[in-house]
Amino acid sequence: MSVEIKISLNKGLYLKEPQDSKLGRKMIKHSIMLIEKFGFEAFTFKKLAKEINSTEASIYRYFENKHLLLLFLVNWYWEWVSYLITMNTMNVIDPKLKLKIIIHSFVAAHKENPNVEYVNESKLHNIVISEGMKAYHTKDVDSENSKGFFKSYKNLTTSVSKVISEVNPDFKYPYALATNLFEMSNNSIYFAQHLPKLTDISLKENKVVEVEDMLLYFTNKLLKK
Amino acid sequence: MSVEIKISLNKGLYLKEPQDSKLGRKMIKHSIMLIEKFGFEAFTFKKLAKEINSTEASIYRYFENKHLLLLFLVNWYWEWVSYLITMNTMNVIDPKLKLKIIIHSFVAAHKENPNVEYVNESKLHNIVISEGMKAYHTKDVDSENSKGFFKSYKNLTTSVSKVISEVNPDFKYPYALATNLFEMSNNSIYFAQHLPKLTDISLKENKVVEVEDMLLYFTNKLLKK
DNA sequence: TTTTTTATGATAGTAATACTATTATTATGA
DNA sequence: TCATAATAATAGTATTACTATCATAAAAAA
Repeated sequence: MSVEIKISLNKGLYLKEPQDSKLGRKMIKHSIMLIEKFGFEAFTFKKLAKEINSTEASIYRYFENKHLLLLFLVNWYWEWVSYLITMNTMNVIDPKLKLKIIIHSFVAAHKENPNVEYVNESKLHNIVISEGMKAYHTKDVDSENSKGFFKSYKNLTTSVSKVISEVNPDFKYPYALATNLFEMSNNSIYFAQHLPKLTDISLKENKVVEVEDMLLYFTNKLLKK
Repeated sequence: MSVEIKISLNKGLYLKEPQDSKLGRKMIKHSIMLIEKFGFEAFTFKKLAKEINSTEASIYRYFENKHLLLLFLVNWYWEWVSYLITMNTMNVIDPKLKLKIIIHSFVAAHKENPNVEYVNESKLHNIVISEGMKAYHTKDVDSENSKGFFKSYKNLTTSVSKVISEVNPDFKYPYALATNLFEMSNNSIYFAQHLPKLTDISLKENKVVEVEDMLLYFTNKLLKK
């Protein structure tokens, strides 16, 4: 008995909606596992096919190529975080508190329910942290952007920027701050894990709490009137 | 008659120092041009070989693979920015002014002299903006980090963090801010060019000036006592 | 200057990747 | 049950990311 949520994404991201079939959901599930484990570069449709006892050809019927699959996953994550924020800030009036909840969602989204059977949110978050930016750092950004492939990210940061403006209507850079909160959140976790000299976060035991505190500190100071 | 600077990098980044031979310098020069033009994914040693009238085999004698070549270029950039900052902040006592110069170096490094014949700094900056993060978002980060392949980046951010601490010794996150200034600078330029909805920067005529103002605004507010 | 060493070029070859195409088989649902 | 759609099985191609070998040219040492 679980809450049923289906996240619907831009139709251009897939050839055939993977969430609507058993095989498609297996593709999502195991691509997340493989990409998280071996990294996006080492990930191939052949390996995924083997993992799910299917064939390359079948996967190509769902996704144009592995880049579009990554975009699909990352979009799913953006939509999911948006959904979480909407749920968790519902009925919350104080914009400062809303922002606090948003920041918590950025660093600890994977701890939240409800969870979808075919998506391991924690692993997906790791993918977003390690590989996420590759989704929009390609020579095709402009054409993909015009097809609306980054709509979910824009919606997410736009809604965050609105809360920022609620907290301080005079703040000149609500969009940049919103985007930066998301990026900095992911970067800080990544750096703490792999390049600790680039951050002040230790990330031993109390993991992401430090990142959360930092983002909160930054935000409060920046939005102070 | 130009100032001769040779940036020396971690020896593990190359098999044979490309800056020491005519052919090697051609590799640097034309890899920058090709990567900037077609993107890192589409870049191959075969194409580079054709471009410089050499062979794949010869390139492989200099660089282990294209990822290491990218790392070489990005390291070169980090070292070069460090060098610029050192030069431009020499004899500057006021830490706030130092930080201002640092921020200017981050957004407008490519406008600076002295320039090296085989490196188009402007194009290299574009590569760092568009592809830079791919240099440290791989499954090999940890092993590459242990070989010192990110030393230049760490040195750069460490020196910036010191200035930050000079401005405000009580600020708790000097490293994170230093790193974030660099990353945000590049991201903002990238977003303004490709995903303008993610930023407040317009980037029409007066280009990077807006980014510079924003980073300065953020920094001042964050470091205010 | 001749010899030796080193750098580069020319060429070939291999395993893996990123696909496309075709045909057979199995579900599903009208 | 028949038709339609989904998947599997298989094969094939161009490109990528290399490695290996040998010839030749250029630079350094003798």
